Amino acid sequence: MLEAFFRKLEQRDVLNSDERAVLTAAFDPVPKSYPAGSDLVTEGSRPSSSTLVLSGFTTRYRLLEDGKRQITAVHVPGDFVDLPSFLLKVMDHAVGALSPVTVATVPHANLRRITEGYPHLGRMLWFMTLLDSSILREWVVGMGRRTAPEHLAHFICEMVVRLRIAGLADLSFDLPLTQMELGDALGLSAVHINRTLQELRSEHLFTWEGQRIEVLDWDRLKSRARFDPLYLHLEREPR
Amino acid sequence: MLEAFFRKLEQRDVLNSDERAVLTAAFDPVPKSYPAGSDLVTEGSRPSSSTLVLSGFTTRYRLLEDGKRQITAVHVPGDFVDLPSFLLKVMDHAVGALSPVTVATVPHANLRRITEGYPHLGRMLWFMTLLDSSILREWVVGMGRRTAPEHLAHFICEMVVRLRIAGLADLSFDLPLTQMELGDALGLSAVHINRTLQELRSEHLFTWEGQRIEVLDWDRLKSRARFDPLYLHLEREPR
DNA sequence: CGTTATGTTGATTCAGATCAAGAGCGGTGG
DNA sequence: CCACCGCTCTTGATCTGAATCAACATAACG
Repeated sequence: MLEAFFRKLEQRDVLNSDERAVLTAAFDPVPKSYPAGSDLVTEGSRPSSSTLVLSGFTTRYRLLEDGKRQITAVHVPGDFVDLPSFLLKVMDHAVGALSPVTVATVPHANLRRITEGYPHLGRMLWFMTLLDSSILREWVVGMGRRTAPEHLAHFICEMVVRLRIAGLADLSFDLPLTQMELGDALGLSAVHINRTLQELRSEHLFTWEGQRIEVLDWDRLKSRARFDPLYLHLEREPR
Repeated sequence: MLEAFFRKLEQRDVLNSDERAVLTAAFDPVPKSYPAGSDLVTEGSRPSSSTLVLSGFTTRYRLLEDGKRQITAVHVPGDFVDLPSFLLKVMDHAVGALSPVTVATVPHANLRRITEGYPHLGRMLWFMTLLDSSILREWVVGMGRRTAPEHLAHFICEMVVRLRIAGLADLSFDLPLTQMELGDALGLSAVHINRTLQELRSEHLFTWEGQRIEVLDWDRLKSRARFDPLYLHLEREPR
């Protein structure tokens, strides 16, 4: 059930079997499911447990008064969607399902017990939230200082690497994002996403049909995006 | 020495005198100073201690190959500049001094001991990093979906609140950022910052002379920015 | 005091938004 | 089973916010 999560942890640090057992036991035994488009967590709520994605894709987003939306994260299997709520108490953004998803929940009380009895695990959970902010920083760089094609190419590079860690992609993978959602993530209009996508496709960097992406030339895609995976902190995998 | 830091913590949670003592003891006894413009931490380095701002302003930034710069955070007294390096190991960005600064350092080994012996303190440190990412999320929203004047006004609102917590501002305060640096923070050009600043000044929302800002109409500034401080998680202070 | 950073202004260009309309398609209910 | 409705994708035309380029003023500074 937690394979993708363990893969993600083990990409960065050693996890002994005791710790695996403690983590596994901390989760509620029965997974939950949500349909595409539904909200797992709403802005302003005060969750009493945190949620880990087992399958499917979710997104953090904020809605502005004028109806505009900004997506601040896309989560894949193995990612926590709302670990911050363990300490931040009130959700300052919502989390929605981009596809049908199944998730596992951990009561905050159990997380607290982990930080008290298993400091190393506590640090690993802390690490997961730091990784999220590292990714967020890279998004800021993309929004502020990269052109639309670079930014979009960068996003795809990131998804390739993250999905590879989750064991879900090599150079071909499903990405259940509409062009509108992609625009909301990259801070661009859907129309411009459409044209930028065409530009990159015409450079034969990847194909994107339906929800399926196939990377045709990983090296050229990386250099088009000026992608440097340092910020993903894959310590145990040589760059 | 650590007043601003304690104020920041106590804005969100209770800290007993034991914990205060433990924290104080964890820091190296003698503060360091850096001149404006110098780097406290460089990209690619592996710090063995983390740094807390005592006085002055610092910034996280990334330099791109083409010379563009993106600032991803501005830190004020009481903020950690590189707490993530405790767990992320390799710095994926640099930290520079925006003004002359004094800082206190904590060896990572001491932080580790805190997470092992004082889980509540460990969670408070974790909390600090979550607050950083919450702020970062708001920056993403600003860059993606707010207009330049809104974004800039929002930034000023944020600084007012954060400096107030640090005990350094009411509605008048120093902000040692050049227009170029502001541009690098908001993802705009210096020229456009200049014009946007003039626009907001002409609305009599604030004055900005030299490095001194004075907010003239806090309510109108907030509504101009559509500023909602929820993301700053001032749990113990009623909104 | 020259010298270098910073702020200001104007002219021009350009990336990306907005507006509008049609095409494909997938689901739903009569 | 098919007509219809609502998304999503696509395309073209136009507009605009912000970048860029260039010059100069002013302030800070060794």
